[in-house]
Amino acid sequence: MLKDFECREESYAKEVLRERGLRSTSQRLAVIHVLHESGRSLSVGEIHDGVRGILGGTGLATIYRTLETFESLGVVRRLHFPDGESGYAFSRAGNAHHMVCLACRSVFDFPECPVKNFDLAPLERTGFRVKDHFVQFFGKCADCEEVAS
Amino acid sequence: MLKDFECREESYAKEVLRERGLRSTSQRLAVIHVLHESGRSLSVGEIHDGVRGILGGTGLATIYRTLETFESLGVVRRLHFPDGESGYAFSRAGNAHHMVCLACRSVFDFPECPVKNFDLAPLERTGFRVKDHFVQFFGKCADCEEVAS
DNA sequence: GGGCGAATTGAGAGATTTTCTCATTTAAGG
DNA sequence: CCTTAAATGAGAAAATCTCTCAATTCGCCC
Repeated sequence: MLKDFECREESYAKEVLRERGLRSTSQRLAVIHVLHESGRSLSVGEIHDGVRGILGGTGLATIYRTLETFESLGVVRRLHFPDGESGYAFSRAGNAHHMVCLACRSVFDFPECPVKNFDLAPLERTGFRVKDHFVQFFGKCADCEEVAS
Repeated sequence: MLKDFECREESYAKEVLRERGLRSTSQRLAVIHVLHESGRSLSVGEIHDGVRGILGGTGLATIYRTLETFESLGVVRRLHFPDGESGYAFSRAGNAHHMVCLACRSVFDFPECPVKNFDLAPLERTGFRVKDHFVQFFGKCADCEEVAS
């Protein structure tokens, strides 16, 4: 059923799943499909609706489990918004950071990492050992900027 | 009652509240007190418990409302952890970013902004207009690093 | 292609978290 | 003090997330 929709992102997800000995179920692929197709950050409810639109009755618990699985694999990322909301977005390998439009929640890749060339030495001198970081940019995408003006 | 505990952070919070025409209630000051005293990122439940320890029966709704208010004032920030949890931390003026210990959730100020000197031009060339950003560092504080080794 | 075993899912109950309402209380200025 | 509007408390209600376990499905092997 999903054959017609299969895209590079789904193949990529399948590959990652296989590497970890996890199964490529239609539910999991549908989640990737919905996320990638939208190009936006989606709430759990939106993803659930989207998946049900493709597969029919899919359990909400499956959506939660799938998102958790994919997030641990780095295929999906959870984003947090200033208003307290959060959503999930597809994430290509190597793109740890994202730009998100505050108006339409479109997500854009952000290949360059601002922290990469940042001097952490002064911080680590305090004894704190930095292991990871989280960076997210907020703004307006070209379309939304245009509408507003 | 809170007089004995009053510290610079509470005075600062009072000041910010007054500037905005908001009231300095004992509940609001207790939230600041609990957050600052702990030096950690605290969950809503932990803050609620802490405030009740100072004031007695305080409504949970008040804690939520207070955190929302302070966050909008920039006095408190919500932090998100890789495990999906989130917490709130006191934030001095001008410190938009934080380092958080993954073990004990201690929060350290992070005065220098990695994004400040980052060249956004290549990104904005796509039409995306960056308006804000969110940066958080994760790691191990000196104490926890020591325990682990 | 069929069968096996283990991973995954569905459904709904249950737990947890967050919001809402409105009567009561309280801060702050006169 | 007094007044008035802001803020709180209490608990119901809504929303969100988790759990359980029987049923299903994937991936592997023949």
